[in-house]
Amino acid sequence: MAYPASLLRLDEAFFSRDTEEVARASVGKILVCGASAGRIVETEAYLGPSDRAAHAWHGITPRTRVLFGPPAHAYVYLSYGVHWCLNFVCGPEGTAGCVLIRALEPLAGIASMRRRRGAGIAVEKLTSGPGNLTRAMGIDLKHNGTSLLKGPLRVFTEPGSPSPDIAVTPRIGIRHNCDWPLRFVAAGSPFASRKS
DNA sequence: CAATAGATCATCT
DNA sequence: GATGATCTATTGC
Repeated sequence: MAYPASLLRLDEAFFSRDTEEVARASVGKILVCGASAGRIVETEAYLGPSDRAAHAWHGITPRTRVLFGPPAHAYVYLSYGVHWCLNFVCGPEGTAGCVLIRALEPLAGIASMRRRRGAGIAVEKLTSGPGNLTRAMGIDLKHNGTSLLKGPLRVFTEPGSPSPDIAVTPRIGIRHNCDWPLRFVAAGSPFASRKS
């Protein structure tokens, strides 16, 4: 198993930067949930109330409260009544920036991922797409609002690993501001939800 | 192979 | 009661 030996947990400073910067820097980082882990290969930035495509556009509601809260927390919501989607809350407390995790490269716990997604699913498809990766990792509403520093979900970096080439494209699957280039993909990764 | 309809529910109006 | 930051199956070239 190509599970990197020495990992460094990201701290709050990583997440309290500009949303766009966090989205870009998150590509290549490693998400761990229980026994499963994967390298992040695709993210999208959602900026806050000024971003019509963001949930925060509606202002503070019981659901989006965590978006406006302190950084380094997980925001999990149900999409289309079917799929859970995972976000990192970032920017200083009071801002509503967040980073949607869209695709992972499975590193560990692949057997459990298959158990949750179904046997016979190709590795490249196990965690390709925001709904797919949460199902594979077993992420749902109970992770909403948990800390990325001390909760069940953690994010690590691999010291010494080169930063990947990153392609920037418009965001996917939204109806407003579809042309804003806020999607970050590890260039050429077969694990991304679409070709770059 | 490309296009599209349907699933399904937490949250908001 | 309407609405999606989606995915999959199915239909039609």
